[in-house]
Amino acid sequence: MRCAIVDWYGRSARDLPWRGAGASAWGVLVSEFMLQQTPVVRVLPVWTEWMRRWPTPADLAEESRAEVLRAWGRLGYPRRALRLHASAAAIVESFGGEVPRTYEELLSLPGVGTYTAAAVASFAFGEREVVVDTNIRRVEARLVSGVAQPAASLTRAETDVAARLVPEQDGFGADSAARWNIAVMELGALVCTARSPKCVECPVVGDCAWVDAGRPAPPLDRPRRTQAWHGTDRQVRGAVMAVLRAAGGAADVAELGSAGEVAADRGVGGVARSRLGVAPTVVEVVYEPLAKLYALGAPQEQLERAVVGLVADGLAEWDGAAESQGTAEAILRLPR
DNA sequence: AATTCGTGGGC
DNA sequence: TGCCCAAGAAT
Repeated sequence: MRCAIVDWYGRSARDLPWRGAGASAWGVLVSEFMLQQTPVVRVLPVWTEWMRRWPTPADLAEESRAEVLRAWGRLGYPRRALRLHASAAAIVESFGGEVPRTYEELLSLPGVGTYTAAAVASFAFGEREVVVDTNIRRVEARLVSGVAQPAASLTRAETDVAARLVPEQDGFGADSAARWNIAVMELGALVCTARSPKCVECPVVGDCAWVDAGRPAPPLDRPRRTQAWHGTDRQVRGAVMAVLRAAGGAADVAELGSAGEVAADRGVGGVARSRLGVAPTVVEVVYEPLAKLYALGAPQEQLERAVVGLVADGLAEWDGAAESQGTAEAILRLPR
């Protein structure tokens, strides 16, 4: 059964630039950051340009956060870009500029959790690690457990199943564990998909507990996993970040002005002003176009919350250079 | 354990 | 159109 999946991978795997002998461990790590909750097709062009600009961790570590966030573009979850940047700095600081090899060392990096640590150890270094991502969870839920979907959150039982399936090193050829991990993941991505699985193309359809059971449907009453989007703070954060990315390099008043113009053209941007009091910072955001666009009940408060959140997360910062007499107009920009 | 955090394509 | 989903991590 495992051989059938590995053989299928040999025939059917996508040719992705972060796979294979040509890819560096850094390239693998970058790809894993970008692929967190983001589809491959959207990652490809950004990864390529990223590796051209910053071919080593040291190259990225020397870059400004603002430029890193711009290069991240519209991949989503921009905090991942900051964490990748911080990981690059940690790799330089603690590991001599080389991506560490072990699961524990990788796990110590910011933005690297259990999945990414195992994935990089496995895919970049060939270590025998138990990789469990959303694809692998779904494949094994069907193949082994006979249910349409895995549990809402990763369970011990799932990890045990995955661990049992990972072959010993050289169990069926060199790098057996890594090949198994990537093969199951690819099977989930291309064949054993969340919606409309292509069982007719599946190399192990004859061994599948879910197929044997007649492909039972998932429970109907499963809770919503996706947050509403329209009109949320999150949507506003995204709109503000888009404005800030569109701004030029280091922010000064002139550049913010250009950002405001760009935003006005699109109908979604604007100039944010803050009133910096003694403490805590009270941010008054003035932005009528955004309010009208989203037709929000309390748009100004919402924009204020979004901006404060972005600053708290290090995705934006205030330039208080114009501050005087306890009150100032400040410029919001990407962080240095 | 449940939430929060972007974005865009497919159905 | 609205909803679901995509190589998760941090809290």
